[in-house]
Amino acid sequence: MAATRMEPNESRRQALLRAAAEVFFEQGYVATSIDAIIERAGGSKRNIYSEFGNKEGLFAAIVRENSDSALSTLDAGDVEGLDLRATLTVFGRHLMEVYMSPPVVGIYRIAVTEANRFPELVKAFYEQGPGRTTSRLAEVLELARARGDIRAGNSERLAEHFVGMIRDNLHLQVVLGLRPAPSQEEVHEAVGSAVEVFLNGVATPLTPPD
Amino acid sequence: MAATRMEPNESRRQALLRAAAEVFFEQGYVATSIDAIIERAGGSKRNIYSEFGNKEGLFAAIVRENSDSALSTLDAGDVEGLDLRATLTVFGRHLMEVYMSPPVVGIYRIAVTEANRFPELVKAFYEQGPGRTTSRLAEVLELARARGDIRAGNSERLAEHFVGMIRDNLHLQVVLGLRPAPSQEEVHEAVGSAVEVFLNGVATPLTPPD
DNA sequence: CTTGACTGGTAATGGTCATTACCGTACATG
DNA sequence: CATGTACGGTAATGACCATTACCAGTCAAG
Repeated sequence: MAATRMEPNESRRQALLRAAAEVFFEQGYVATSIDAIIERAGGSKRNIYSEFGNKEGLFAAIVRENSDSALSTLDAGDVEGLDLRATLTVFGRHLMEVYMSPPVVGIYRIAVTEANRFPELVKAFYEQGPGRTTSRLAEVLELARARGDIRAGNSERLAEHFVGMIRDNLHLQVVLGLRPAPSQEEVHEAVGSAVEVFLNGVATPLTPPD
Repeated sequence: MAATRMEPNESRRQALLRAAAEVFFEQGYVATSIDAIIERAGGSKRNIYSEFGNKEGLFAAIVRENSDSALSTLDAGDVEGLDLRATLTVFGRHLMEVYMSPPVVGIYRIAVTEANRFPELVKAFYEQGPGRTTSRLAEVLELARARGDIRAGNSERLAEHFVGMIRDNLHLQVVLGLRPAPSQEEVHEAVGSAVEVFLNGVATPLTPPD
């Protein structure tokens, strides 16, 4: 029915990972059956067991892959030479789009659920994803502070505030399946508003403190 | 072993709900077995089936109970007569403490996971919890705007920004089991910083816009 | 004491699932 | 053409689980 033979294994592996990710993200770890994955990927269960060992190994491969591919930080080059407002806007839009994308929503859901079952994986997800992103933003804010664009403060904490505004109720609603991912216009609106509040919030005061 | 007889049923019902909530929140819906619940609650499976019908009914009862008891909004009286800074501080601390509390973390986890399986329940959770809280804050901001304390803007969206800052990476880390709930001091620090940024962010400008 | 509503304990039923085992086939190289 | 390797399909094995059934004790009213 499907292609009868493929390259040694890399593309089959990818097909398995893609199909498995879909099912895991939809149903959760426990409710996902190997049969359901095979139904989507084609082939036979032996593929999964010879490539990933068992269900847990397959799951781990998915989490690792999606953690760093989808949640990677913005490249330094992307914000090179931009002022703080533009940097935050680019950063915020990118972040919101990533957080709302189906694979990241899927990973996010399953990380929250399986925190007890797979603590190591969840730690890796956080550090490579949200943690790294926030640190990256903190560096940007640190530079801005050094230039005098914003007033002194704990850059790490300020970065968390900004990231929190990006991952607000809109994100929660998407994660809960209560509404679809926002359009590009909605993203621009929400991020614009957040940038505005944040910039004013951290700006150097017009009047010196008493 | 346990008490041999109790009042008609109310306290037994509560005991079942409490034990079931623990297991559901730890293991997730699918992985929770009725036997595991009975092991914690004592008694026999017949109790559960005669009181809640089936596993789904028990789960629904838990979600409903915890959605409105734990995530209820702040009473209007609690912020009566306070200025905006104090109001936001009280509001923010209360919100963060609630969001970090074990039952709400549990409900949050399971809502995220079971969004596909129980859409109605999840909708009710959101509306009674985060949704209502945010609307309540939006009303507060609307009043402040009318008094000229803050500049014009979409109050609903501003409220989302604030709530987002309260539910930032700290919350995510707790939900993911990567760190324990923050101490009261940590809550005060984080909320204080968020209030500061937010207040400056939405303040009426010292210089009129050009 | 008798009866009945309720409860605990335990087993039966029917279903699902992870994991492994088998069987036959297609392909690639010799 | 011969043969080994990897594959698809399907079934076997052993475990777990929701739900129901069955049995026996306990309490309270008559």
